Amino acid sequence: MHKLIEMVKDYGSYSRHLVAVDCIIFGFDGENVKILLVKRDFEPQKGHWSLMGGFINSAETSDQAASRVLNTLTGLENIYLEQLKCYSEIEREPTARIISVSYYALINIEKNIQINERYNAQWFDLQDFPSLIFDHNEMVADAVLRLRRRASTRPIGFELLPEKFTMKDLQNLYEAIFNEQYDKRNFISKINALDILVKTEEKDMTSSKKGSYLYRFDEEKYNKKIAEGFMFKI
Amino acid sequence: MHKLIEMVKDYGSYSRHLVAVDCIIFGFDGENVKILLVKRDFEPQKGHWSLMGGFINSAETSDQAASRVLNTLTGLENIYLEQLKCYSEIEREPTARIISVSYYALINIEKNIQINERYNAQWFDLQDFPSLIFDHNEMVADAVLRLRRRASTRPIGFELLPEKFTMKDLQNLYEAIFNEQYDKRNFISKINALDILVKTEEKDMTSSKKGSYLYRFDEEKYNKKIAEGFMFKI
DNA sequence: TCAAAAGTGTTAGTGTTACACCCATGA
DNA sequence: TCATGGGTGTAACACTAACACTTTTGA
Repeated sequence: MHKLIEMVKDYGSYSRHLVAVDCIIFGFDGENVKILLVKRDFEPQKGHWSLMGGFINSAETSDQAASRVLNTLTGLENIYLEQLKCYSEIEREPTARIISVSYYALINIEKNIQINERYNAQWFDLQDFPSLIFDHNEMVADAVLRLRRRASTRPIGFELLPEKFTMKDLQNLYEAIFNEQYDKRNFISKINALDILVKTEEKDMTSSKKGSYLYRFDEEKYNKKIAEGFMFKI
Repeated sequence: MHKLIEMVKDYGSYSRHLVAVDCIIFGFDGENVKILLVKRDFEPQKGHWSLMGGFINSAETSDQAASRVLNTLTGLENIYLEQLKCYSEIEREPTARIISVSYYALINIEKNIQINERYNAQWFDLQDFPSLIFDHNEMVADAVLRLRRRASTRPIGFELLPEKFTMKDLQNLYEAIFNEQYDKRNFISKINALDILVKTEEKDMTSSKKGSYLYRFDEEKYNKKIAEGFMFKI
């Protein structure tokens, strides 16, 4: 471990900073992309909506801090989390100089998550959510861009959809992410060309009288594709 | 400005961290992509090669710190700098817990730069440079991936080439970045299709007897394209 | 029998790749 | 005159985008 004496000797003259993580938590309800926000019950900006965040402590990496923060809020483990960006404007928070590293998470909203009530969390539609504190709006905007980029290079659905889903669900997801409409014939043939889905025998009978087949991801094929370096363009 | 009393009161119980920036400095000499490295003259790892870095102080953002570090080394201002990633493994440096934000810079190697001799800096070929200290090798690998991504979505040449250049120079640059060979007819027609270059009347006579026309970027057209959201795929 | 969503192919156009010869010039 | 790098076009192919009708079944 680090030797304190040495640390002070070598680095004592440099500034030390509070470093936080903030999580942009995306979900999908089958129709719309959602974002999970918390209502602050402490100052500053008590009562305003914000991203869920927390400070990095000395025994954890930023990835670990983000996992911890996400777990504290949702109880979930092993969630898809990706580091986005470091925000370091000096006065980005009014009460102290806090450097923040943002992370975005993708969670399947249908897993019945036990959201910790202590944080007054709420899912909002990505098209319509309240204005956030500090630079959190900017963080969300950056995260949406990243989500779109990710969604156009790999099938994000793994994380955001339930295990079995219809083609319509998948199309809805992509339409929600990109806020665009696609032709279903073209969409389906593109997806089929990827050859990473398996059609099950089961049908979802809730959406229509005819019923629509359920698919699932073939994780093995998908990983093979990734290893070969494929790119998924919608 | 921040009020110290409040800071201590609100945030005193959280860890504070040394936060550094490390710069991956890319250049292009007309043939190969280069990287600028410094030889450490202090412990730990004195005598080993590393990225140029420095600590973020309390009066500057990480962007500003990266600019300052780059300026200290090269004397250059207003260089293309892009934040890459935050590295926060607890023992990434052996003597202290230091969180580091990496930046990559693109500089035109032909501007006769006054490299500060104090740092024993040296340009290395990106295909063949010494092993670096700590996690700097990983930082470089990540930066190369980012450079490739950037180069495939916008014409990076603005930053890495001199004001006037030949088609061959531009092709060499892309071949160096992607470590691949392209067909010159296809390359040229793709570039021309972008409609962001202006052919000057001048020829570069150093490369052949016939001479080859010099081009320059049409910054106005380029910015218009960017605004319209174009993507440049090589 | 009808309403509502599922499922299914073809065509035109666009972009991509592969490929080989003549040109201008200085030595 | 010849050796060197500069400059140019076309044809096959792959991918993308636009487009409409039939099927199934519960109400």
